[in-house]
Amino acid sequence: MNKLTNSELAEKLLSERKVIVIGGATASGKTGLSIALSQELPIEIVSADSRQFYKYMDIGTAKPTAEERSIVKHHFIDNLDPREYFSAGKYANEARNTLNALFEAGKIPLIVGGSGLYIQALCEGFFDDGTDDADPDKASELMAIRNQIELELAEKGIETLYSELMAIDSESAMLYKDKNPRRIARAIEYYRANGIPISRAKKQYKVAEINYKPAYFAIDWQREVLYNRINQRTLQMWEDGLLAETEKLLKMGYERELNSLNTVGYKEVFDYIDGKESKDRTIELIAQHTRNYAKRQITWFKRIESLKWVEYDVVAVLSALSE
RNA sequence: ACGGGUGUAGCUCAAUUGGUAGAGUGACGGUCUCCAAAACCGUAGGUUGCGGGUUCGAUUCCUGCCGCCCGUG
Repeated sequence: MNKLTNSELAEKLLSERKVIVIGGATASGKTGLSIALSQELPIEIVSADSRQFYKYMDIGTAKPTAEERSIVKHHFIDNLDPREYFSAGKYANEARNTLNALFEAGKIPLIVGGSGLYIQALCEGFFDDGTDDADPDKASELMAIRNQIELELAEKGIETLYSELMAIDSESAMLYKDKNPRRIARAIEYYRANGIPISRAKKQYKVAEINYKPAYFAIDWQREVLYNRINQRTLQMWEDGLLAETEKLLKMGYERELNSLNTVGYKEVFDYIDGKESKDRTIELIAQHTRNYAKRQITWFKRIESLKWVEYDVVAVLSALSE
């Protein structure tokens, strides 16, 4: 096989409008690998991590350090206030502009993150029904509907909501046989906001045009090794001041109920602050919940056909890209 | 050492008057097109500490041993 030089490879990737994606489990070394890659190719990093968007949440989300961020330009880190509403769709719309700008500047976008849905939204696209999610009026209307449904759920229970969904959108109802309240609420919410079943919208509307091609990678570890890394990192987080960071967030007035703070690490520390759990137990729980999360991430990425599981090794990624 | 208690799934516990064991949690697997580090669903784990006895049948009753806990020495 004839290997390409890095500059040849870069040229090829740019002309093909390839975006490199590094997904996979938390603590698998995505940050390290992406920075190593940036030493080889003209890259800028586009984060796809639904919690690293938020300011002030540094230790708990294992954000790249300031030093790491000074090596390569990172997008979509610290771009949100913890109170701001965000979603996979909004992310995709915004990040898409970033990708285009990067290509124009001759940079290869490197998407790095563990939020599978966000990566999917960006790289595969959601159906586009034409609503402008940047419109604040639309947003507050949606929130009102969502709150209303949440209320109904609390009062009437999931069975009632499920029957309602069955009546307005049986196709979605069949899809959510597990009666996941979130999914059911979302389907009902879509119907109330737009007047058509979401299952129909999915078919009726095309995805926004995507003029780039993802090359998916994820870092593969034996489960036991990954779990050790997670346990280790959890310990490190605590030593690095996770408690102080959490207290600071509360002092700044951010409520625990915020979606941004419904996050492994912070949740458990809240209980510690309340005296519900000991320090050791808190660390144990964070590690455990992180392991559970990692498992869900792996499940998600497994279903991406074209994804290559690679070792923590830049050369492996480069040679895979050269093919 | 003596008295009392206890020993059931990896962990915490449950099992009506004796009818060959359940739940939570964890583990494992999965779902999910816009709250996704979220929210859900499923599966597998137990010769009920060990031995003996009573009984058609014992986690449940009797007994010996072992371990643990509490109290008294």
